Amino acid sequence: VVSLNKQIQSYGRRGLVREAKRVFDAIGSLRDGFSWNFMLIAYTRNGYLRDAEDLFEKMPRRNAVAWTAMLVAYAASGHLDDAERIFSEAPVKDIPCWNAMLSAYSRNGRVDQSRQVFDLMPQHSILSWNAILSAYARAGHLESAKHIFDKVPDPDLVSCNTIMSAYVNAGMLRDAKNIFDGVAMRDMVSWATLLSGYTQHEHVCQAREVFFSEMPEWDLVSWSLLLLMHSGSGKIADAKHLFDNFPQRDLVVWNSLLTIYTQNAHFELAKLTYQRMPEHDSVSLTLMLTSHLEAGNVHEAENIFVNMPWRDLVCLNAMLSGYAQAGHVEKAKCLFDSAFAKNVMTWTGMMSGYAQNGYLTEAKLLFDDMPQRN
RNA sequence: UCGCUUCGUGCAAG
Repeated sequence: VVSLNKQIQSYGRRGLVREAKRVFDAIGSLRDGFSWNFMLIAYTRNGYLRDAEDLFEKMPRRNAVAWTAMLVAYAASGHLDDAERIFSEAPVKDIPCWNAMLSAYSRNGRVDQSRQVFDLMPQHSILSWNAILSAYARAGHLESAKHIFDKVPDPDLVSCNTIMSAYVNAGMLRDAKNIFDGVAMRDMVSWATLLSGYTQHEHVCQAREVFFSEMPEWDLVSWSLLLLMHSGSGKIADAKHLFDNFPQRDLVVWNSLLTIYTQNAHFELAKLTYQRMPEHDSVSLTLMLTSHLEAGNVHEAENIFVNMPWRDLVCLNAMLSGYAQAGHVEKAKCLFDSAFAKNVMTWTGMMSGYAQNGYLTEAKLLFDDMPQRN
């Protein structure tokens, strides 16, 4: 059973969910707690939220690992309410579980609540420190991030990479570079963080210098960063040339090309890319939906949206704004009312939809109803 | 034998 469990784990990690399930079923009644957990994680890691929920319900026993895996799955898909519910229902909350709740808030834009969790938890591991550091980095609170970084008991490479990304997000590339230079054992994340500073802020020469002359090796992350650098300047042909010469392309690389076409309003190229790519995920669907909206094809966008196999909050927000901008305020409102979740983007999209179409009273009423206003 | 932290892709306004 132990070796079959390891097979489930291995299939899950490689994205082969059906194969994992086949092994899980084959074990039958000999299944132990590990079998259930590995199957659950195979689902959660690959975005099979519904299957994960079903399995979680059927589990004969649930330990802290299962509760935490479920919590992370909800948080990653924007279901913050469900993540909170799982956390409060979990009978045993160990440090990883607290860490997961902390990150759940930060991933969903709630830094203050991340901090509350950090202050409430019984102990801190290095992962807790890195998680709160990352929460501030993501939120753009550079001073708080620096303050935390100075208090981390034993900063590791992840801590250094995270404070670096805090500087990058704040546009302070000299400081990011200083941290980078002070790190002895850099990994590919350190290199990617530095490179992303230059590409995001369109320091083209420095980006090329790092990429072509300094990096020890290239991976999918560095390729896609370089590719996206061409989006802001609209150098479509250069981007396509790079893309054609990549040794490997994963879904993110394909989506990055689609992003460039979408952001530069090349509808036909976007459509062609979309048709040619080997698979689609929520990001691809949202990009194609956005391309259709830009081209004025509201019905095509709608078609993608209603046929989506999963719920996705970002995609819902894109559709909502699309309706609003096309003047379909009533459809936007309908989508808003029936939304499976709402975040700041959902509320903002609906409000600006009202405002742009002259419904100022409704916009104000909605503003007053908005929770977590800041 | 399992879960939690850092890097690349999508949504409003700017």
